Amino acid sequence: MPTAHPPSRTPERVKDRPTWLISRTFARSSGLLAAGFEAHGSGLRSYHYRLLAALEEFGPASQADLGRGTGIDRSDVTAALSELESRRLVVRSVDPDHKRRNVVTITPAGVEQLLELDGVLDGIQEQVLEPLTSAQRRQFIALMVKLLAG
Amino acid sequence: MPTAHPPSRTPERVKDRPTWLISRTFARSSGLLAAGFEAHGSGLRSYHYRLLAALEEFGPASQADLGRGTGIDRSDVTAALSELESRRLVVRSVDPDHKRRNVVTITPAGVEQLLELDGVLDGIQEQVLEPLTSAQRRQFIALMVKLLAG
DNA sequence: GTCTTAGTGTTGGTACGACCAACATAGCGA
DNA sequence: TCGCTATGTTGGTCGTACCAACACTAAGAC
Repeated sequence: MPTAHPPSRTPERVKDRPTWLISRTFARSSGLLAAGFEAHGSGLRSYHYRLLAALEEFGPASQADLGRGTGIDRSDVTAALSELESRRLVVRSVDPDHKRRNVVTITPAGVEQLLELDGVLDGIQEQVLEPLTSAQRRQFIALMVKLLAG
Repeated sequence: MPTAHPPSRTPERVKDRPTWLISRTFARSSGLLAAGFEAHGSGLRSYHYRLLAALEEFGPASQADLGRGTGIDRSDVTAALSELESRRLVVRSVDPDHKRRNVVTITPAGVEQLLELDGVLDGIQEQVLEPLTSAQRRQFIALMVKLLAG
């Protein structure tokens, strides 16, 4: 998790390379994210948020589907769901017509937690984009969307 | 190192959040970076490149200064330098008027390796920005610079 | 000239995200 | 029925970013 500790004198050949700027931007973003989760995240991390969000939006799903949907590896889904389950934010039950499969459902407490995290996340967006004007923010977002669509 | 495996159906509340776009952009960038280093990087990683670049540009330095300059932790500097030294890309020698301090110097072979990596890196920049027009690339870079300056 | 404090390199940890391999077992198509 | 694929789980690995503690040196306070 790249956070604080920025380099003090970045070499020329590194300084303006997009890959470098992207990784610094990510460092900034994920530092703020980590700080926010630390302070108001109830000990949850990004995997948990992504899983809760997917469950809330797409409804109950098998772990394999969750993994594919969120881009999280099956094994990591298992681990993260166990944590969510022990916090009663999520329920696992065996799919009746597919005994090998678990159906994962978000609980009311899970939805509540998700909404709380939403608020935290929104505050962080503000912090991350703080140096940009709102026109620049829109531009920046649009450029990333285009970059990722290609 | 986030690489491939993109999510197939990203939840709404996640999809357009800048922190998410930034992390996806970083995933894309660092995936391409990892692939490039894998293919043509002689087994070196980004820490090695950053250290070689700092040494070439700022001249011989102590490990502590290298750490501060590059933003790499002292302990990681030690490890990365040991690898660079075993490849004879770098030389460590005790500072005569400061026996606790090592003076690290890049070797000619190190400079050569650095130039080679420069080429690899340049190719990767192209790949990363490929979906954008050149005007958009300039804009994107400028926005990140502004974001990081703030 | 001691005594304390700050700085240096090193070892050995931790966290987190992102992977991979192997396994038992369930379901399905040929 | 036989094999193949899919599922959940366990137990790893790797890279980046950190932290704590240690031995030791240098420099400043007194």
